[in-house]
Amino acid sequence: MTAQHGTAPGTRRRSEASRRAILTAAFELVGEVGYAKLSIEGIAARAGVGKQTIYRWWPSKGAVLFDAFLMLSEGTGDSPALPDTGDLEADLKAVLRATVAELNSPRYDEPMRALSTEILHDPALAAAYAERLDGPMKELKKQRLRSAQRAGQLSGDLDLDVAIEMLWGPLLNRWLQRSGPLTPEYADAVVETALNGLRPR
Amino acid sequence: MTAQHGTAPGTRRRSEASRRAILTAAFELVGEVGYAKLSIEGIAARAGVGKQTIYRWWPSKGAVLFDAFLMLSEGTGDSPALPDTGDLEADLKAVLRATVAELNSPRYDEPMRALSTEILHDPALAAAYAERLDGPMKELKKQRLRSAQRAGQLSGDLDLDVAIEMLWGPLLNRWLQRSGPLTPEYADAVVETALNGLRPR
DNA sequence: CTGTCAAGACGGATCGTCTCGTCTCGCTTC
DNA sequence: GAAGCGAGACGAGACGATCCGTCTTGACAG
Repeated sequence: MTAQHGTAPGTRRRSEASRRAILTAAFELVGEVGYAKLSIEGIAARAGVGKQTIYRWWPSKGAVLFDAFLMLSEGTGDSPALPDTGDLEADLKAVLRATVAELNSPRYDEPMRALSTEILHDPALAAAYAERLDGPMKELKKQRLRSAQRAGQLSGDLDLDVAIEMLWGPLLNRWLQRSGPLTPEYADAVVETALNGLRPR
Repeated sequence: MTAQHGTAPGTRRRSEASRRAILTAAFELVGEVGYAKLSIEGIAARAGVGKQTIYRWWPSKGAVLFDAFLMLSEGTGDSPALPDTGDLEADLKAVLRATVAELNSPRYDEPMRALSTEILHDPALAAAYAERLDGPMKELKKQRLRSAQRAGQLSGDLDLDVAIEMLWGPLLNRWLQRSGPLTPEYADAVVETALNGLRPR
């Protein structure tokens, strides 16, 4: 699992209980003490586990955090598709507002900031993130945009990757840098501006 | 200086030589050993300075890094305004391509990632960044966009903050997450897509 | 004489490695 | 299929190293 981490030795005898305890402990701890004070020793203690059990299965603190998110996202069963009511603007606003709500949620704020930090400094982890966590979600977004494209609501020669990053990039950035209030109204403004473009119509 | 850091005690006797040595050492060191291995002890040793001299004037590693950037940006004399040839699309492409080049530059990559990390976890530092480093640059961008607005090249009721984040957000995000190649062509695509909007015209 | 400086000692925290003795699993043997 | 065996993961924690942030020293400058 975890792309390249977490399954090195003979996996047969691995304790699933310890694995889960470590991942939950990591997620909870980072939310409580913050990224700076998150230590492997702390995770091991909280999980009731020897340090070696962590070092045996994960190459870095970031990899543990990553797997913790992976476990969570598998728990919530990966919503099969984005809403498609035919009203692209309304659907996009709903989804971006949900993103805003998640980014603002105290439960996820610190853990996501911690994971972002690790991704920021570890290209291998960034690749794993792109493949396992961001990738599937991005595919859902593309599906919705393709559907809109078929309905003639989006420009036919649109690069969907660019479109997605133009919609979500501003939110992510405002969250990361705290460069302004991250509100549902902001999400709406981004959707409207992106759809209509900066030029007068 | 530095908004709230760096000038606490009686500033009169402060050694400018030590200050500069510390900031240059910090910037160079983080580029060499990476953010994870950047230590105050290392900075002090490289700068030929006592640790206390750092702890006396800066509250955190992030504040040192921030001041290092501040020193650099003051060195390059804050370009007075963005190009304004009348061709908005060309001007924006030129500026975004310059941003791409800077983000891709090996000299700045690690230091900027380190500063981003500190900003990510320190709201006070984020505020200082917004005020002292990002703010002035953002004002220049707004000036250029206002000029275009007057020329009727941009929608009159445009929220310029949203516009700016829609242009730069995708670049920043792709750099942070390494979610794709950060090329001049990508910058061009962002500009074109943002100006025209996602809808067919 | 007061405050900054370079240098570095200090206790505490965490790192990553290692060594224990225990426990669990899967295979063999009867 | 029950009993025994061996490999490997397990919890626990000792270990030297590094870095933290504070504190002390003596030199020096205003």
